[in-house]
Amino acid sequence: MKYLITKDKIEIFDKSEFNIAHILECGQIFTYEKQGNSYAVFSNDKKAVLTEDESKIVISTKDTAYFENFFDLKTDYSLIKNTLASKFNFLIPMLEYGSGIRILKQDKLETLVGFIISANNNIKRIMASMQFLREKLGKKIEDYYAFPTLDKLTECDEEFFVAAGLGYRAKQIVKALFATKQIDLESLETLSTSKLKEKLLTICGVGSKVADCVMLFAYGRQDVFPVDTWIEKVYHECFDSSCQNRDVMRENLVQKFGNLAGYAQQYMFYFKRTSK
DNA sequence: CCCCAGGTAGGCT
DNA sequence: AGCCTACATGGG
Repeated sequence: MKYLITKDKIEIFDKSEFNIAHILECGQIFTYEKQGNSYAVFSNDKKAVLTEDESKIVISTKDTAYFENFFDLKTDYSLIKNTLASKFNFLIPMLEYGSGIRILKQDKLETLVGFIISANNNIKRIMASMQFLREKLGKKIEDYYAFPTLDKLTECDEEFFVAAGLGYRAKQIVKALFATKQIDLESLETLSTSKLKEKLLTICGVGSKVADCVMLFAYGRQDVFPVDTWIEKVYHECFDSSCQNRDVMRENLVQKFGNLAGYAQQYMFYFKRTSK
């Protein structure tokens, strides 16, 4: 993909490889705002504004190197899509529907918190809770708030998280944050996928699906396949209408898609959740 | 009133 | 090990 980095912006000239709305609205990130024709994206303490015209996408930010990695600009998505399309014909309409999706490389703590909140919840409410945490606990930077630090988050009690709209997850998040302090999320980067998952599963509020999402969206592991209520619907339509066990579904899907599982999952999820 | 939303923890066999 | 169910909250 052709792009150009200057001091305060990244310009992307291949619009078929980068669709702003698809990337942000495909359910992988809960910390962005649509502002008219542009989108503001927040990651940890950083911000980028995305706009487009006839010929290019522009990512405006002070942290160009960070967002080059964040938006996974060095990965060739046309190659991934071609490989998936040739092996799995049934994916072709979904690959076209979600054209320009890229899997983001997000902040680990922010992703963990977001997906613990996501359990049995809907995306609109998850985004509102994440925004609440930023505004109440985050450092103010120019016209936005950073995501709160782990130290700041662990100062809060259950009651605070209920006010943030977490409902019954408030109790879990207090435990999870305390556990996260002992673990150090950054230090897990070098673990194998299975060891990493094992570690993440020890955190309260983190089950198999949340662990898979954190690994896919924050640790850059593509050999995982998060199975949620939407993927379950696709599975019933495309593979086995009688299977009710998500562990079985996940194992079959990882087996089937291998190291492209994470990409396949995201196209399937986005298609099922938003089309028609 | 019901069911659903990017499920999980805890209790039961 | 596997099944069952309660769980806060807001929207359809």
